[in-house]
Amino acid sequence: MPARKYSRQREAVKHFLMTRRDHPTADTVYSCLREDFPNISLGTVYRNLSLLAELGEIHRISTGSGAEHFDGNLEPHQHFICSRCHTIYDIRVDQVDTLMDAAQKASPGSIESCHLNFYGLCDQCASKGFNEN
Amino acid sequence: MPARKYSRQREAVKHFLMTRRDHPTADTVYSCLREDFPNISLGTVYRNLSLLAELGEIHRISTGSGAEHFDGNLEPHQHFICSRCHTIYDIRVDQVDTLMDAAQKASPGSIESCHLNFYGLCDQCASKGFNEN
DNA sequence: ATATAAATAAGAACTATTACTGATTTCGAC
DNA sequence: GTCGAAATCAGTAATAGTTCTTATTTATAT
Repeated sequence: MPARKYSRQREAVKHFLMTRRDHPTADTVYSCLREDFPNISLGTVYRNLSLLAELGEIHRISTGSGAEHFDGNLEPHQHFICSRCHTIYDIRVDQVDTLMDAAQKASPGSIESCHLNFYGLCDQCASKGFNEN
Repeated sequence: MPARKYSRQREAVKHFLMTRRDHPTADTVYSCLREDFPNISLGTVYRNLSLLAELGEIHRISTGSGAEHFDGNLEPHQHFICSRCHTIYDIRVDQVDTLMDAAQKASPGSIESCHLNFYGLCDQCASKGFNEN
């Protein structure tokens, strides 16, 4: 892997994600950073998001609909994703370590990490009278 | 929701997924079905995959890299995804019901389902001497 | 057998992401 | 400080995956 060099753009991407409690997409990161870096390019944002995710300095969240989301919160936590409005909420369940130990026994490889997403209707959507589907 | 009409293409998509133990992408489904349906269209495959997934007759697997995968196996199970070769393996951990109960308490909505993906190096890739990254 | 609503094939359009190119920045050695 | 190599950048072109549109076909009710 190539030697890593400081870049203020990468720093900004990371800093931006760490100050957010929502879970922005690459495009949101791009639009917001443009205010401080009027000519940062979308490619730069994507490259650094992938890089940071590989280094484990941020997390990538695949919701199963549309674009990827990113998360600068490294505290162990999980996500609840509303099937109607697609908002991502943080939730915390405690048994994940035990879970990974159990999974390791049944696994065809060495487990390094685990992504745990819960799906359902969020209270907001439920109160608007939406049903599942 | 619209009244549903029988279609042999949809039947074929579903049947195909039920006979596979791997986790094909839309494109794989398309290529394979073309042997029996020389002019089925890719749009039809996508539409029916989404439809079947919404109806809960198949599952959609988001790996976080590239295309979505689909799974006709409705038995409760989880997935191990190799970070190097991206192969998806089935694994089975038992505590998932307890997990969902626990998550429900911390959740901003009603949890209907949960996707649990484990990531790491599969044995094949590990034996080829690859390290993480 | 006919009507009609739903599903299809084919391909254009669109969105999210990656790859390429030549210019700029970082950073260690002098 | 300045030189040079390597990393990074902005800008843009290209690609992958998916959805949409239109004319046509098919399934089902009458």
